[in-house]
Amino acid sequence: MEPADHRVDVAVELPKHGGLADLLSYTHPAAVEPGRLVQVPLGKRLVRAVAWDASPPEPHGMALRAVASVAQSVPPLSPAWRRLVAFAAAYYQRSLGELALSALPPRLRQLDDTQLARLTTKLAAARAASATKAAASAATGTTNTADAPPEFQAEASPTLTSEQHHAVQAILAHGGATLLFGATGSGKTEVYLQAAQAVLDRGRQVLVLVPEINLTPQLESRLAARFAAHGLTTLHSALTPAQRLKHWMAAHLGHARVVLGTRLAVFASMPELGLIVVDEEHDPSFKQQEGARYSARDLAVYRGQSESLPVVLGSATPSLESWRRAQEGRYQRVDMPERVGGARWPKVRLLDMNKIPREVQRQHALAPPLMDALRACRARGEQSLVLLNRRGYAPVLHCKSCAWKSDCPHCSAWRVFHKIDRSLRCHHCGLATRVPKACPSCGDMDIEPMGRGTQKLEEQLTLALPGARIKRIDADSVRGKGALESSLSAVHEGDVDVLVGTQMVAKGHDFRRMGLVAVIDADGSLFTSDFRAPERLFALLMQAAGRAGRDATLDAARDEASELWVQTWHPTHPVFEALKAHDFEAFAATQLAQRQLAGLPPWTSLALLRADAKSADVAEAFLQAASQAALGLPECEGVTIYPAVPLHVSKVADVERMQMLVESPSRIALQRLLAAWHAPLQALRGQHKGLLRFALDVDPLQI
DNA sequence: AGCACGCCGACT
DNA sequence: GTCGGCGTGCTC
Repeated sequence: MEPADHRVDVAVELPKHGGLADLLSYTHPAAVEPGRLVQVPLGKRLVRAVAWDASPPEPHGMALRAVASVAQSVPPLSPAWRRLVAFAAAYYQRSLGELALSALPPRLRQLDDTQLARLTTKLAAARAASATKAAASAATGTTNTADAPPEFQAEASPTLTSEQHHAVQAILAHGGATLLFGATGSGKTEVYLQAAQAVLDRGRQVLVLVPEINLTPQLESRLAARFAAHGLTTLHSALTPAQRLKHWMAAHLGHARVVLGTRLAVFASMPELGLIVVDEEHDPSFKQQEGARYSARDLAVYRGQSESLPVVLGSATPSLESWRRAQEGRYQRVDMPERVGGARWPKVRLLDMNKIPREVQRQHALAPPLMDALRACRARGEQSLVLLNRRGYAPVLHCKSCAWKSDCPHCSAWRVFHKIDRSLRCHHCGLATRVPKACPSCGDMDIEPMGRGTQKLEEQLTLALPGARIKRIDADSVRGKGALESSLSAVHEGDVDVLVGTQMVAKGHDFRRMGLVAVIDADGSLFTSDFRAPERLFALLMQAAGRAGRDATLDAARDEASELWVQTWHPTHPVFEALKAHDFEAFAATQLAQRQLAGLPPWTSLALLRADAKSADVAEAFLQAASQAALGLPECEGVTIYPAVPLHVSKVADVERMQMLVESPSRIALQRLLAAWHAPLQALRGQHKGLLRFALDVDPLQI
């Protein structure tokens, strides 16, 4: 390094590795501000990197290479952004560079500095043009006329109820995280909007996180209507690479004042951020399931703390983690029990399937009393919704004369029968073949479907309700572009009598006028090893109930409540008691008590070490060795490591999968072990032939 | 993660 | 004789 040169530490996209520090050092003739985007040579490649805060020099004998270029046209990423990324990298046990680079739009990594400069110039020009237009339109008083650009026809804010007003005040006054506990239809969205408005008025930006953007078109259109004049942009994985870069840059340059996005948007660079909203905070979609397995909800709370700004976590069925934190006083809790417009809670009907004869069950997806209710609903001219969380026609085929079942040769799972194209499809590895004419094992012609999916349900309902207009919405029926939208609008237009669907219809879509909602096969998961199953079922049922909530202003003439039917084999389970009383608090109390007894979150912290290998033996041996390595560390104090177990679907595409649970009552103790464990784990990698990969999942959702 | 180098099997 | 399989090692 020439004496005149400056040392620059940068984060590059490399996996966390024993022999490599988090930051690599380069030289540059001038000082480079931390947060600047740079390009550096790495081996034979030229890679995108982010200049970082200098770390103490580490002697490694080698001459440092020079930074290739500094993107002067893009403002540096802020210290707050770098804190967020550094925290996430440390907490989820990934390299700083991997997190930093994956938090940026992919296209940004590919463009060189000239291309970036061209883009920022273009964006600045577009911005200036629209500002001029706005000024001109304001001067001539053309705002709100037909020829004014749509972004200047902002919707007016409605008057808040006193409950909503209190919520907005509490959120803004508190400064920390607020758990906004409000039933479906209680007007949480309006609270978000008015809190956002207040923050925008102070010249700050607002970040709104939602579970899945395509499931919440209503929130997007309300935000667009209200805040178009402020510059609203979206950030999610369905954007094209060019859109994603443009939207990201709009937030980074401060042009967009409101960003609506999915979990990846928690890393959006927003230099003047003043508020974060996490809608449906309990939703599992906020947890990334591959790579850096971060929880966008938890990172949003960290970000709020780190930048001293209010964070709103909204839900009608909060996660028990958030509920507990509110109990501890770490979050402020604001309740909104009232349903705006006097909408009433549906009547809940539990159908005990143990009392339905086997033969009747086999022939009819819906038990006779539910079928009668469905017919009555239709006779009243009302729509109904039947939820079954299993797509395809039947989950498995079987041969009546031998024991053959339609298993997948590459996975430990059945192949699902899809009647439409008479295929057998593995939902795990994608293998699809024609249904065999005869049993592949014994040659018998008598193979038949067992169980039922949405396709069969649709077929049975079509037979049982002649003349009814039945529509199915699931991942198979909405595969094409725009298919979901057109199906949904058919429902909204009243062109559908009975809607059949999987969970994807229960989430997000606001069908306010369903006379009847039925949940079939809801409790399949209740007695599995998944300790969060009751919590998820409760959320699903509450959401389903919300779909049946009728708008009193629209149905003032009708006095009867709508109905929520649940077919269950476990009618005495507390989840149903709580549902009938629509009492989340009681449900949360019983669940929290059970979790405490069982030593589960939120009373303990968990991490999962997963191993993929060519054989189960190799995966198990690796995990066993990893366990031994951990037990030898002083940091293992206060941490329990459980034996390795196969995943629920243990083999997928010929890869055997095992996992090992690591638990501690102290999050800090668990973090300390995970940090110390990293090097020994890397060292073990090479000693297990046939091991394909391993990964740590911190705060896993499914165990 | 890339991208090298390196050392053993079937092919234009 | 080479093309190419993926094991091992390195990247400031």
